[in-house]
Amino acid sequence: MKRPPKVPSITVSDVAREAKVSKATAARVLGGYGTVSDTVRTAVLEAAKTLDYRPNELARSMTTGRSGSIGVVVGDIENPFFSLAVRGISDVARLSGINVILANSGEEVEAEKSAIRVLMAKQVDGLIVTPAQSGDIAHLKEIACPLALLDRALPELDVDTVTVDDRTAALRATRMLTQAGHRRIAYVTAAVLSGDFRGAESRINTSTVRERILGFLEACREAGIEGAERNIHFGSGRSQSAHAVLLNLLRGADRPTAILASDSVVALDLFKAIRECGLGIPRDISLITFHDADWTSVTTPPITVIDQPVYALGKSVAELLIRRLKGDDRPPERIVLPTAIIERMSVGGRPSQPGDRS
Amino acid sequence: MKRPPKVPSITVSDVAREAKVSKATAARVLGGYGTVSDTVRTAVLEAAKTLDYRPNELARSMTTGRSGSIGVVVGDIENPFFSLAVRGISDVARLSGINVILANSGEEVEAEKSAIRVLMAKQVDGLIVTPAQSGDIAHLKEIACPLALLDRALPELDVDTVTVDDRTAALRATRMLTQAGHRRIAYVTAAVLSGDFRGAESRINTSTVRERILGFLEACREAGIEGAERNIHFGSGRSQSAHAVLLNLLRGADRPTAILASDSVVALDLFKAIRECGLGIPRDISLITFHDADWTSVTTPPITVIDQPVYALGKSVAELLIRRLKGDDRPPERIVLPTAIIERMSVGGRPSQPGDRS
DNA sequence: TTCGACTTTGAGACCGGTCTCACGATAAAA
DNA sequence: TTTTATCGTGAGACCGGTCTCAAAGTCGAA
Repeated sequence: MKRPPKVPSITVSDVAREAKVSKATAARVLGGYGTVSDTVRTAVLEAAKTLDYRPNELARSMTTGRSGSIGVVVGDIENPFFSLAVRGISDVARLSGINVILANSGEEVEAEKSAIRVLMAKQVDGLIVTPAQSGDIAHLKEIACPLALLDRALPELDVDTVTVDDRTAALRATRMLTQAGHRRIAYVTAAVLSGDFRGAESRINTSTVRERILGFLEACREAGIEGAERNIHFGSGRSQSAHAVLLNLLRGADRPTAILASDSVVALDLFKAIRECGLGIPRDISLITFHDADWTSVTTPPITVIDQPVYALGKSVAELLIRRLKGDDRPPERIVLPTAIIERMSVGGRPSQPGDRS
Repeated sequence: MKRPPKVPSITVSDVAREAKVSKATAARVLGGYGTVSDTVRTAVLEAAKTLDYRPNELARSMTTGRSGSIGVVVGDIENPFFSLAVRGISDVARLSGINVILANSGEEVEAEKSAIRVLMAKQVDGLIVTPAQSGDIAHLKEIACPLALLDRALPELDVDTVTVDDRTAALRATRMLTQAGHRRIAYVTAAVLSGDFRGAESRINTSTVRERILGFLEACREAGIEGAERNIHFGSGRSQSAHAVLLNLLRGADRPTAILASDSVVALDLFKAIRECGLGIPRDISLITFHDADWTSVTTPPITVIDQPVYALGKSVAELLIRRLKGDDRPPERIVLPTAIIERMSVGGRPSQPGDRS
């Protein structure tokens, strides 16, 4: 690396010289601290203008220790859920004059770790993270700056957290399906779980995933459905193999008659897969998904969804975090936002099937 | 502002003391420059590990002048077009160890200006911008670091630019509509234009918008359609009033029989408006939109789209910019990526109408 | 007129790194 | 063995701000 061309930028000293005052005084005016007489102030301001002075935030941050930016690590900005949440965050941040450094983890812990390391090195004042995996959270515990969790709580991590009422949402949605007569209901999520499930709720310590599963299972139990655990499908992320798995699920002899999808990306994939299999919604399969993504209302049939207050989710974490940055030292808050089900046309009664023994 | 609690972090000096070498030597090891003997190196590394030393990127940036991050200013992250492009950018950036500071302009010049100012102050090494308005670009000319333009070219700004072949795309799409027999074709865009249009192509100097309109008009001219300029509708952004305008357009006596939408957000809005008016696609109205958003393939009917290589768009600008950061000083490049039309089911023949004089 | 209190200013240390320069030691060349 | 080159290291300046401290100046009250 050769010495950078480094356009010598205008510094406080330059302005000071131009205004014929000391560096300290110029800095006081430019930095907006301390007391300065009006005459000097205008002189400095004048000089700054003619020289086109622009403060170097980096240098400022160095001494103050505050960088004026927060880091946000999300799973996948492409997922409309996250883009909307991020907008909520950045809207709030802008109001406080804070800016947002965005990092994508791609839902991979290693990428998440690395992103956090980089952001910390950049001296972000605070961090908002959507933890990719719940098992591996040592790196989150080590974080030295204020941390807030978005959408996914971690019981072991006592920090500000904003989630939605996942359990109730899943419970209600599943109940809607059981009440329509469905017995073979699948829950499909992009989350990954190492190893087999088999009632290992305890091993899932990402709240979002666990709570939803708990709600799902509770509704199944209510309806007297046994072995519902077997119908929970992990790892349906954005990949071809995941799509193949879905097709497989739909083509099996004992395919589900109703599906609850964990997010709109998975749901869209499911929607396409259902079509590919020549199945009809809700004739052959009923579908409910988390997240009222824009497309869900324009399909035929439109999809019944669990409407999460996504923008508010982002807005709230950002507010919580920023409050914390301002010195608030109340104990961490865990905000749970309510959800609502928007009924559309994708839920029907249980279709009669070859497998039926009526 | 009281003195920040400022957890005294471990610095090179601390490590140096622990390893019993000079600060300069410790810095050489930790910073990975200069020459150090192996014995000393391991000793320093050891010390760094026991002390859990973490470099302060800010301080590093201060002296090197390089911050290792680039700023990205987009119109609206919520628009899937931009989220995808941003992913392209950040994927490339990560490979180079550069991180991305994201800012939303909300398509407003003032917000854009302010975002750029902040990012510059943060000493970003480079900037990728999707200029919100073409009229007001003085702030872009003043940018002191490498700048690259995404999706929208500005003729007056001779910098690296990556766009798509908007004119041909619009031409082909419009031609598809004229060849289906349509004569009243509207072009609906979220872009805003101050004042009236009336053949003022020259006043539009955002390439994307201008080129598309030029393509649109050319196709109309080919088909002998006169006064096509009157069917260009600006300002259909994400707002209620915009939706009302659309409804108005669709309910007018001489409503268009075919529409070309400038992006998927506008198109979705149009799709909903068309439904609200009780009109059918393609029976009453044909629709083509820019951007192959995921939902366009699952509607009934699925929408014919102009498929833009959005991820590649982001990837390319990022590559161009990073190359420039590495010292490349070739003249600015203007890359134009090709588009393709994906024909689906939203284009039909011209419906017979009361207004017809056959 | 003198003194204390307050305001305004300048000098210079400091933040945590990078980097230049000079010096002593060791190795290679004469 | 002496000279020259090379290597490893330490001292300290520097980046562009902030901030402490003390000196100088201003003012009203005693």
